[in-house]
Amino acid sequence: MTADRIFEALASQPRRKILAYLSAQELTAGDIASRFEMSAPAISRHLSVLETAGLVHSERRGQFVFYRLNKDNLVNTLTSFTFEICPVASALKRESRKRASLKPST
Amino acid sequence: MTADRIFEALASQPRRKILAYLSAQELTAGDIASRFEMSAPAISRHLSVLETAGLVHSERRGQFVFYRLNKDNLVNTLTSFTFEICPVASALKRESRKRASLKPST
DNA sequence: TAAATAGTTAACTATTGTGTTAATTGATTA
DNA sequence: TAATCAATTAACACAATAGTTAACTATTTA
Repeated sequence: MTADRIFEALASQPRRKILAYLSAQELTAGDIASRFEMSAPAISRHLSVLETAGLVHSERRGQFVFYRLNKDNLVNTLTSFTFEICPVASALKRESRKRASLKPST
Repeated sequence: MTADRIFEALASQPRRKILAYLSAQELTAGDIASRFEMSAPAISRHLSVLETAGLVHSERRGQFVFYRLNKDNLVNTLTSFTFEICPVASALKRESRKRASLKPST
């Protein structure tokens, strides 16, 4: 199950902070590392945890490796978990779907 | 920071499963333990992690301890994190607020 | 091609998390 | 009040995290 890896990835403050940084713009591994007290290798491993979880994507451009956020994966996992846990929200969602099917694009 | 404890609590499959069980109804510690392969003490500790994070509430009634979900805390944390990470959603939220202030109850 | 820069991987250490069984606390009942 | 049932706490073992420094790979540039 991939939700497993995602929640695991989110269980670390530095990793959540990395995601927040990446929410604004793509950044190189070095850019990210410079925002923390930690060593570069430590950041590199955090990035690899995030990438394995499918939360970020990396791309090498010349000397640099750019990281960017994979919003869909994160948002989907968190909202679907929220709905699973919170039947009220789930009921609202069903209600919303029903309305949509009765009266398209409103 | 309490989001810390919440994400930490969510980083465990058994604990997420417990939350899912509790989303349907309140349960005693024993009810919950019986749904897992694990020993009762192990479940008891998972429950205490969830309670410390503010995700569940426990109440002793006679011989039993009943657990129930604290939905607000969970939903608030997850959605606010989602908005933090996903500026698009955040922009939508702002937009939505603006509309609401211009044209109440629509 | 040698040196420098960016980043990751390797090897290691310390700490934390998660499970076990045994002992303990609290409440009920024979 | 002794026995039983529900649940937690204690003590321990083992695996996994998360950090460190050192070594390595890839790319650029003098």
